[in-house]
Amino acid sequence: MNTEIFQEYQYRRASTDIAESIKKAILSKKFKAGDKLPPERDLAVQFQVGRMTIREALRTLETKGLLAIRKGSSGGAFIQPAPPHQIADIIIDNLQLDGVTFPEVAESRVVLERGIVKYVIENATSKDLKEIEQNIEESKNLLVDFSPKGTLEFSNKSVEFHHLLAKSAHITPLVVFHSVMAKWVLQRLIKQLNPTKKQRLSSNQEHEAIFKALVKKDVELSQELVERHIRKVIRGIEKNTIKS
Amino acid sequence: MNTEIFQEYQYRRASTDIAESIKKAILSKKFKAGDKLPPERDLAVQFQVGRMTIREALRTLETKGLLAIRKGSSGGAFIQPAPPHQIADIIIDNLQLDGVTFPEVAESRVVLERGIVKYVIENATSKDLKEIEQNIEESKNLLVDFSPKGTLEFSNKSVEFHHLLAKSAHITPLVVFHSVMAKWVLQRLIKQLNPTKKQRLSSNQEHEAIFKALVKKDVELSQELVERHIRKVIRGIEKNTIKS
DNA sequence: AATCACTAATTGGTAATACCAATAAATTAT
DNA sequence: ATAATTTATTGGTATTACCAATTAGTGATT
Repeated sequence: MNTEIFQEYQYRRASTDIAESIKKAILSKKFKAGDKLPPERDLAVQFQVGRMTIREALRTLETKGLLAIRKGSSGGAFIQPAPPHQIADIIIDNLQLDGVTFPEVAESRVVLERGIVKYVIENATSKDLKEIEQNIEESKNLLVDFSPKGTLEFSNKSVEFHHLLAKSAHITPLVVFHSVMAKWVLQRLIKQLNPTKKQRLSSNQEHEAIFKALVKKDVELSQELVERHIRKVIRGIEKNTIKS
Repeated sequence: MNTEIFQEYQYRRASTDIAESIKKAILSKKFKAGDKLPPERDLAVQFQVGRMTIREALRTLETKGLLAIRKGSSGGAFIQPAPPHQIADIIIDNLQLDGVTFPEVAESRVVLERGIVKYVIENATSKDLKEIEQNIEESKNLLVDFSPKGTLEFSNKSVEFHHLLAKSAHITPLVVFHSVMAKWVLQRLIKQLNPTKKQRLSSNQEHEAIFKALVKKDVELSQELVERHIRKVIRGIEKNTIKS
């Protein structure tokens, strides 16, 4: 007898089914962002299960970044995309479990940013470009501020430059992936980068050169400059990190 | 009085703290893959909390892809990286919430695969190349099998070709990101692709051309061929999908 | 009338207990 | 030996009760 016509039995948790059911409703836009699900106690009645089962379902959806759960009066489970860093962290943890190495991340970043600049040239709005230009200017004003605060701000501006670049490509997946790689690197810095005046200056000049190439819509040059810049930064970082 | 010296109070769930504590232990290799955590009841005693709190902690770690939880005798919570598709699904759902569009995914894929072939040329082992070559051969044998089974197998082989390519780059993040984009596309096919003999033939020839360029270590050509191939496939798919 | 302090109501968070259900190991019957 | 049965382990679910954070309402005070 051919038993293959029967689907193999597969044990499933009730909470998993319920989570999937709610997830489906969310992704099919039956709720809009900001909407609130009924209270746990009500959902338990609706789904005819215990409150604990509902809680586990909601908890997984929260972890997956589809819900935000808040306590208190007018709290509840809100349809609300998770902050990007939450998803980034999940990816990073898994990459870590997979034993990813620094060079792999570095090369991935080169690939992504080379791609990104191409689309920046295609898709960036004048507002995007203005923001990038402003970032460069603000960095310039911090060039000689060697106070702890100034050092930190300069670093932040440098990181922000690349984020602005990614955002201006208007290709969502590339933004997400890029932010993951950037965050991976940041999380592994052991001592604060403390670039010399000379290093700050050249970093700033490189950003400016990239910007100019973008404005000129020179794809090849932009990509080349970005790659060189990233490799340079990465070499600097490697000296300040532990091996992963 | 300067109150900024006080950290702002931040309400945290007990389950969140416990999850973080366990996560830390996992990522710092205090457990090795395959190890099993103590039973929930024991953990509840260890952490001095109720069993439900432990369960929520474990559930989030499972969702994040760090644990696999199995029922029954000799079940439990095992340290075990989640199957890649689980993480991919989380990313995909979030991209979906962000309202990502097909063209964005398509372009991202181009960026990734252009990068991938470059590293395939650098890093692929002879075993990798053999697998790719074999995939092409197997596809060739299916060229004229128009049975439902043959059609399905041919599609699978085509998908596998790109996975093999990604794997052969030996850059983990690129593999992960690529698989996400590939899966996004697959999930949105409404009717099975049913390529004609001519389409199958040209697809197979393109794969072969890419392979030859890889073997010749011609980066530029490989990238060009891959991009053309992907764009062609994507055009074909676009006719078979609903707008997202 | 405006403000502050207090109270109450809403909703998630945690605890404790009991029992169900899947799985594998141990035991027994054949 | 082998097969069937039982038992032990461990997660899954239900119920109930209460704690805790947060907001809304309420009333007193100025």
